[in-house]
Amino acid sequence: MPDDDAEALGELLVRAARGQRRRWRDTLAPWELSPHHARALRVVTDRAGTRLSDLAEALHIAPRSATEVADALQARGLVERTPDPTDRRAVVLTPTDEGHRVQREIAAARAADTRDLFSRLDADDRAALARILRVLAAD
Amino acid sequence: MPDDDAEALGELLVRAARGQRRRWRDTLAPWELSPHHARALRVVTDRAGTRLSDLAEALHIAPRSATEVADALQARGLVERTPDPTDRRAVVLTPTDEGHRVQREIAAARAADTRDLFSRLDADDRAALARILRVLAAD
DNA sequence: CCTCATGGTGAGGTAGCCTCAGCAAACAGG
DNA sequence: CCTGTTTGCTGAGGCTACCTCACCATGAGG
Repeated sequence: MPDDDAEALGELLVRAARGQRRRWRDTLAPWELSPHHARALRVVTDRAGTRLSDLAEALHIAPRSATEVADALQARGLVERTPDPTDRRAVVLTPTDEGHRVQREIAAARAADTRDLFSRLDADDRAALARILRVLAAD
Repeated sequence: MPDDDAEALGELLVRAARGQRRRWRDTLAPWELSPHHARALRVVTDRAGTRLSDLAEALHIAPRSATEVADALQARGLVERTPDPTDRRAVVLTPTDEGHRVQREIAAARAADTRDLFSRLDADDRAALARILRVLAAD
C-alpha cells in the first residue's frame, strides 16, 4: 500500500469524525450544554444513584473534576445532590424532572441527526462501514 | 434504517477516530510535543516565510494565540522569529535545523503508524472505506 | 477502639484558548 | 508630504477544564 493512500484514509477518518463532533455540538446548542456536560447528564440519568466517584470514572476524569461537573449541572437545575443512604460520606446525583426532560430531548435530537447522517448510505455500505470500523477500532 | 444501527455506526466512527488520535499522541510522545504544536511545526516547515498571522489562520486560532504557539516552539528551539524583509511590522517564523529534523522524523513516524493501521484492511476495503467516508465527510 | 482506607471538596496550579488595549509600521486621500 | 485609518504583533488579564495536594468526615478491619 502506498503511504499516500494511508495518509488520505487517515485524513478522511479524521474529517468524518470532526464533522460528527461538529454536528453533535450544533445539536446541543439549543440547550447550551457542552458535549461533556451532556455526556455527564446522560450518565446520571441512565442509572439512578450515580455517585460522584462513579461519574468521574464514567467520564475518565479525576474525582475532583467530577465535583465541578456536578456543580455545573446542579447550577443549571438538571441534577440534585442527595446524601447516599448507605454511606454518609458519599453524594449521589439525582436528575431533576427538568434533567430527565432535557436528557430525553437531547437523546431524540441526537438520534434524529445520526439517522440523518447515515441515511446517506445504503444498507450494504452501512454494513461494510460497520465491519471495517470494527477492524480499525480494535486495539 | 433502525435508530440503533445509526447509533452503533456513530459510536464506531467516534471510537475509530479516538483510536487514531490516541495513536497520534503516542507517536508524538518521544518528542514531547502536543498534537497542536506538531501541527504548528508542520505548518511552519511546509512553506518558508510563515507569518504569525498565517499560522493563526492555518490553526484556526486567534492571532494572539498564535503568538503563544510560536513562543512554545521557539522555547524548544524548533523555530526562530525573524523580521519580515517586506513589512517591518510582521514576524516570520523560520524553522531551525532542529525544527526541520524533528518535523522529518515526526512525519516518518506518522506515516509508518498510519500505514500500519490501514494495512489491516485489504485493498477493496480501503477503497470502500475511502468512498464511504467521503460521503460522510461531505458537508 | 484505633488505625487505615475511602468519598468529597477547598486551595491553588497549568494549558490553551479568548478579548481588549496599545504600539509601531504601512497605506490612502487630501 | 502629512494625517487618519488599517494592519501585525504582543502585554495584560480573564475563562474553562483539567490537574494535584491537603483536609475532613465516615467506614471498615485487625
